[in-house]
Amino acid sequence: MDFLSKLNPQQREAVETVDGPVLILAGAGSGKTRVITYRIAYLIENAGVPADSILAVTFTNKAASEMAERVNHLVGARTLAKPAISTFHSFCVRVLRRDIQALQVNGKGYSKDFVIYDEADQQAIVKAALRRLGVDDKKITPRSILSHISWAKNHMLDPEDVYLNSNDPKTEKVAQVYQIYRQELAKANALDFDDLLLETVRLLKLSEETREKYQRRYHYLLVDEYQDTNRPQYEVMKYLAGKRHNICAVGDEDQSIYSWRGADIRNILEFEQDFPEAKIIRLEQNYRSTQTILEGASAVVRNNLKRKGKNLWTDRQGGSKIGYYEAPDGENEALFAADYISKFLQKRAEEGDNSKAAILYRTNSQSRLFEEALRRYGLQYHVVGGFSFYERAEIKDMISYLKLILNVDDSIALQRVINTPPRGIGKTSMETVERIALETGKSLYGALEEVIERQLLPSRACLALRNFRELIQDAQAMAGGTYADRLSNTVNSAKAPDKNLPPAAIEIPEVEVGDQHGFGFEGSIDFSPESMSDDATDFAPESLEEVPVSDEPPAEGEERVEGFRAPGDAANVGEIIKFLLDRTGYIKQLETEDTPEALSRIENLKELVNAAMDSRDRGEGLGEFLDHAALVSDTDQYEAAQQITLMTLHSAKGLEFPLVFLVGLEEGLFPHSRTLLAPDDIEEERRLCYVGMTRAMDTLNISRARYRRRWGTDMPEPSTPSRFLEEIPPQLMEDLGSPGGTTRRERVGMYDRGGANDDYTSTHYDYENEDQSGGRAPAYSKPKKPAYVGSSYNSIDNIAEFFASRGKKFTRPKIDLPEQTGKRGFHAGARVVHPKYGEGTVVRREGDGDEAKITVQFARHGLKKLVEKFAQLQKP
DNA sequence: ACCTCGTGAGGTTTT
DNA sequence: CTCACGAGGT
Repeated sequence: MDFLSKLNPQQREAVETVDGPVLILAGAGSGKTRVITYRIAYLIENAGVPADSILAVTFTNKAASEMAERVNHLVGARTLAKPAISTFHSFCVRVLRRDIQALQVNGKGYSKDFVIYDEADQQAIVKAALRRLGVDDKKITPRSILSHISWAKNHMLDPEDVYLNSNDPKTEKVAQVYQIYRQELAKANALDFDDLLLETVRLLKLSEETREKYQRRYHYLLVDEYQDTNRPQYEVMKYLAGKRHNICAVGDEDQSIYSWRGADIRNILEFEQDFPEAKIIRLEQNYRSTQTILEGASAVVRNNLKRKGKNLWTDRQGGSKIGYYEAPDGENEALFAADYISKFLQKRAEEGDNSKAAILYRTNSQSRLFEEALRRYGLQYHVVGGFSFYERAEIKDMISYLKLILNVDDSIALQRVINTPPRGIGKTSMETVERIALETGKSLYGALEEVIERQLLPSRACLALRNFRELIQDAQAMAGGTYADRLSNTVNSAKAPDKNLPPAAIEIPEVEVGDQHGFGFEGSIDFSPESMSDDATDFAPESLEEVPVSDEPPAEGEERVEGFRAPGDAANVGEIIKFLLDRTGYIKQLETEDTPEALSRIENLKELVNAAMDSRDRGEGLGEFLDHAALVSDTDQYEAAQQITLMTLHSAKGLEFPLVFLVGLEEGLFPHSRTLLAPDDIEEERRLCYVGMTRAMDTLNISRARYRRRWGTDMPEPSTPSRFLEEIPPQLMEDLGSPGGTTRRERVGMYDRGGANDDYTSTHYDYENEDQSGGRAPAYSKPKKPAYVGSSYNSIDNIAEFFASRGKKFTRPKIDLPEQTGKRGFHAGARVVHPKYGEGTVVRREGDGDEAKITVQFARHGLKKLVEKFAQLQKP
């Protein structure tokens, strides 16, 4: 087979060792992914292994889909069956969706249509539990409880175990909360992320039949990022490996960065114990980085005591030195990176190279400064992580509706949507429902029905509850294809018969392994704005006060009104979402708001419908759509096509970039303050540093801010250089210049002009005023004022370059900068229009730039003080 | 019941 | 600075 020639001897051995356990210790950049994909291809092509008896697990959907793509490329169309390439979590979900009922005892226990609870759901449960126990959540944070619970779970401890082993009141409380937590999840037929793995382990352990089924199915197993697997993941693989032991694990001890999530380094050690015949293969040639970078990274990680050690080498001799920049503050650090990247990419582009760069930081909150700086340079960038699509409120709302439709017992989902948008079910009503739920042991939905039956609330409130139930039942009927029946049968029926309907759309189709696509929205931008709003508003307008089903859809419904289909046809998820958006008045409410914020929410909801349609096209049902939504991760957002990517060091694992900026190397930030006391934690931070450094192919720059502000308005605090900086041999480093003596005033004036906005002409001046009047120049700007320092970043040369380079290739604003021109800069006397308050006259203006506040006399609403940046003021 | 505003507290990393 | 929560007003 020709592709074997592209491998070095060790890689080749790793690919060709087909049978028996193999542990591949793969250093950074040693061609790990190549080995895995080639190995899969080799199994299929050369070893005659049926493709669908291969299971490969990775950590992110992105990695899985990339791997699948590459395998597909190698094996091509020669095989119809596909190997199963999946994340641990999605694999487990598939197993559970199929076989979880095998864990039921006397018909009690989880059923196939369980829902997945994310972190926010978990927190909600814990908060409710704390309230119930009368604990003030000031003393014990839900977060810490959750991590404790997670820890206990991953060590296979029950609430009872925790309670019995507890020595302090806090742990006792944890045990109590854990107990309630588990009950609530069971009641809701919900599993959290840990449960997905743990229940799978339990299933494989307890049900011989199930275990053997999967052992028959998968004969060859591969585990990527093995150093980051936790105990349950390890057990899953061990059970699947069965007696055959055809398991291949690939990992790198130096890149183990998830111990806080339960990753257990023992997995690597015990691999040799559990599989004594294991073959160990080391991949030590690095194909990614220059020697300088590799040496620097190795020097850092060498300070770790707990490691076996290895010798990575590269034949990319030399290379430019590791750049170091010490910025006066965080803003400057960011501007330096932006400036450097701008020039770097420009230079590469002139050489005909479409190069890429990454800014890597320890915490997500660091991204902001870099985003601002890159915007000023008109550079397009992409941020991975932070707020994901599925964490937006409007998306979570719709998802919660869908979860409720699939599983009415999902009380967290119910709580979220029962009054969103407001439909007259307030706090007092819900208190009654919750009380009933507690008394009867039912879920909130069950209690809600009870309240309706027994008329436990004033008739008005009962009606509101009934309308809500109708809504859910109608949507269920749509999903199940029984909506038409409902129309004819249940118009006047108080108790709808179909609350536990087994709708066709909810039935989970055959597990379809191998279809691991990321949840991409990028491919679905062709959703025209009209089509959505038209469809949404095409539904007959229904008041919440009316019995909803009294509005019959037109007979030729499915033609004109998407969402109503022929009787018996189940609606797809997109149609259900549209139905919900309209019927709940969700869209209408946003339209009424008519703020840019609301508009973007509507856009997001359209994207959700798109996603649902894509999902339908993949042949998925409601359950699978929700699984996807629950299991997409931040790192899945990474788009290799982007020129500039910002992300955390954790997210960067597995990626590579010609230029890497490793920023914020300050004690307390990186290494993070939470790790400073425990040596083990520091070692993990060091590995993180190693991971970050080894992402760089050609150029690695490291920076630090001498003063950094912790939050907002506080005075910037001096920082201590990260210990990792001192661990890099000085001869490998080069100072990129530190503008030590520059004052804040100069920098601000200098860069603000980059704002490219005529209204900014006054900015510089105003900042000077501020400095003079306030007299509180930041502590670090000791005015020792050398106007410019040789080749430093703030030198005149660079300023000239900075302006000269503007307007060229990489400085054109490809990104949508907030439209500022013409809207901003209202002065006293100017007439303005506010989206909410209407017309008014500016009375006064304070401050400038982003911080400008203006006072406006509105005709109808009187005097208002507004932050100009956010006020959305327009000229009349 | 719901909205708005003020206060206080708070920041790792994420499947 | 940004979220969550409680007090007040409509």
